Amino acid sequence: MTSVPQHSCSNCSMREICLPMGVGKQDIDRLENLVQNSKIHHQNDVVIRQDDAFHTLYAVKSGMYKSVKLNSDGEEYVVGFHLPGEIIGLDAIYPEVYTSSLIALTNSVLCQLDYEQLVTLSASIAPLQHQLMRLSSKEINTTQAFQSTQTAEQKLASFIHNLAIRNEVRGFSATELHLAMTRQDIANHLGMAAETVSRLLKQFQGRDVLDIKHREMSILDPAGLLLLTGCAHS
Amino acid sequence: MTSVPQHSCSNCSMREICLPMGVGKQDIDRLENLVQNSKIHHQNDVVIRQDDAFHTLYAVKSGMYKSVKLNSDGEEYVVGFHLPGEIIGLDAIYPEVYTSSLIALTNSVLCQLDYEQLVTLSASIAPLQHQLMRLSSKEINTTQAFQSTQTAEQKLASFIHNLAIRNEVRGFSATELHLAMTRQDIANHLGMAAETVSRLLKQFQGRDVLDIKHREMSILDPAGLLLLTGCAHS
DNA sequence: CGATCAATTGATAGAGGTCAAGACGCGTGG
DNA sequence: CCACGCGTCTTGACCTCTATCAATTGATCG
Repeated sequence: MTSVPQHSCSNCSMREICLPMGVGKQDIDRLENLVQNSKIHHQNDVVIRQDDAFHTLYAVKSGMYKSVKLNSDGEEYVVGFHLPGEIIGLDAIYPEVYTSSLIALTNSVLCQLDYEQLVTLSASIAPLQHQLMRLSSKEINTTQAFQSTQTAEQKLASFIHNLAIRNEVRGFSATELHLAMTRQDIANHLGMAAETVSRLLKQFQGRDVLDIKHREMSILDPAGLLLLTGCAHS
Repeated sequence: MTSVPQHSCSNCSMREICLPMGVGKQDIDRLENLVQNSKIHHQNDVVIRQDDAFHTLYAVKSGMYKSVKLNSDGEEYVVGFHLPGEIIGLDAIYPEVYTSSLIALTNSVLCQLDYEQLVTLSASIAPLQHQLMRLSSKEINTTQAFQSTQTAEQKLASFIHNLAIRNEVRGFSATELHLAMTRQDIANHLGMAAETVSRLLKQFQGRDVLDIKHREMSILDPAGLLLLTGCAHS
């Protein structure tokens, strides 16, 4: 893990979906001053440890991270995966400790923001305050989106579709995905066995919905994939 | 559904867990002015319709509500249940429409807050701003708490335990619960069949963990219930 | 006091978990 | 450049949990 000089929000390709969204030119430098040195991580680096005191929010600049929660039995649960432009740590505000550990899935970069400073600043920059609330709200939605009596097939299809959409929003391909996580991570996240993920992916290939080689996925039939999800997602 | 004169936050028994938490005496009347007429609902009243434009947040004053999401196939999913002091609608900020319908499970009362006014006010009352973020953060936690490979038994035990804790925090009994919702609602919320809920409740009774008559539940062995959850919850 | 909805109980079947073995890919070092 | 070893992924066989279907009982309300 290495610290590098401050990056600027104004030059960041994620500024339109990240915290600066809606913040005017005259205010964006006040936000930039708040962004501390970015940190470069390598695969499997542990960035946040669960139960550590919360002081800073993180924004993904590049790469991919996963959040992992350990329960009292030592079993772990993969809460989710984080793409560029996403804010990490909003769930830690209430308990004042991080509720999960954060691990880099590939070479990645994070921006750091002191939470107290950010809240203080947002009181005088209305668009920043709104964006903070919007991002929190979005987080509530994404976490409550799944659940219900879905089959394993629907869950996995929804997961892939969701990844594709998030990729597209970020200006990446909506059909060519690199899976930085293991099958086991996906399975755990969706609450199923890794074997089931493997079998279903093979099945999706057989129906020409997608093509997978190792960690590289091509979505051949986006409409077919949407059908497999069982319902339209946002 | 009836409108009644404004209720005051300062006299409300939920002020220490609801929005006013931490707000000083001199500021609390500014918050009260923002609270519009409370609304009284009866069982099965539909308060919010999914996809309606979002403008106001709600706070439960008394009773119980459920949030229900309809997907494109017409299947419904019970997102959650709302107790006094809880804020409803935070998930609607980002999409700017309500993402689920809100239905009263019993005779209940709601406070209404205009979201734009609340945000504006919070910019000049730091404790209010903090509480808004805290409540959003809490919501993220509760929605992401479940999931993972839990058995039906663990899920149901966790649900009951969670209800008991929330009851206790509100100054109600931690062992005597009134279930305002149907078994089907519980089952749907937990992603299982109503028959499974029925069978498990009977099983919990057989092990003397709890006692149920109709909708009235007594938790006889809180420690035993916690064991059934499979892990310690907050 | 029937009518209706909620809850229980039993029987059956299937989705998916678990266990076990093997294949594949990748990095390391000889 | 190839061989080895480790971790990931795949594939198969089996079995369990829980959904589903169906029938009955119980509660609530006009």
